[in-house]
Amino acid sequence: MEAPLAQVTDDLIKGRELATQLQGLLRDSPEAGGLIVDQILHAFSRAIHAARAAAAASTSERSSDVRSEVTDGASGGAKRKSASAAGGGNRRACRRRTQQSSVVTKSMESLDDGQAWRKYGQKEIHNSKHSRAYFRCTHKYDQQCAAQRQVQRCDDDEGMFRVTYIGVHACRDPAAAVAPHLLHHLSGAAQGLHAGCHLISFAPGSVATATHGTTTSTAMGSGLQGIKPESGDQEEVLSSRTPGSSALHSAAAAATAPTWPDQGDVTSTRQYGGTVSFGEYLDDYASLGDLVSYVLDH
DNA sequence: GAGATTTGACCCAG
DNA sequence: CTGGGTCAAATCTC
Repeated sequence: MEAPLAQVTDDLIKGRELATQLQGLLRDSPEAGGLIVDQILHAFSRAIHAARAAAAASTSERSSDVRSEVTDGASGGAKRKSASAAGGGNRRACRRRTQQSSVVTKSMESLDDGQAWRKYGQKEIHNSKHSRAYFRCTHKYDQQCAAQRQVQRCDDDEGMFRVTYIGVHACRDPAAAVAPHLLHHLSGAAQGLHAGCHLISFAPGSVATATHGTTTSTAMGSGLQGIKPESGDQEEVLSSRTPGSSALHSAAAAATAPTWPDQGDVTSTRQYGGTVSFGEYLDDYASLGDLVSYVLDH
């Protein structure tokens, strides 16, 4: 496990350096940036690979709590058992806890992560002052998107929310997929968009509205393709957001529900435009920097 | 009327 | 048995 970790560290450091270079390069010569991008993707892809190896090797490793903690589903907050429970009959459509492919817990001030969520439950939590709200991706059914998130207000810091992202977005709605696509791009693209990449949907917690006109369909495209194509593959890059429906609709809800932000955020407004400029892309690499720093520090 | 939210009940895992 | 995750009917909003 040391070798993989060393590998991770090396690659992440390298990635960070390259990203820095790229940032400078892009100001002057966008073409040269392409090469650096390849190297970055390669470095990150190797790092991710190594990280998985390390994670598989070591079961216990969790810092008390930094800004965000990343777990590898297998050990993450999931309680699971043999799940032979199905034998119990067909009660209510086999109510089993979702198997978590990836789990990320973040502390955020804003619940708006630019993705479309639908609330499906809320629970009082033992030993917690605040209840926990459960969200699933709006496209859970129409696009078999398994992404979920849980939101709970921090007990100690009322202004903060503890947001747990479970699973990754498989949907291809730009509104819901942009954030994850950043990471998908990082590793998915780098790894040839191969399956199984349990990438964490790193919703940029603090992203300001990122809408631009600059069309980099390359970046966008690879990102979207990185998202596992489920059913109905290559239709147009859909816009399941029919005007006036869900997103906008809930945006209004968000505005009019001052109580517990959750209610308003049930399906959060989308903040990303249909296209993202490369510069903005870089900004999100910066949030990846958090992860990099975190890994490097441990 | 469609889609989202609320909320009590159900079910599973520890 | 209990706590927590999910379901689904009722309700709400646009």
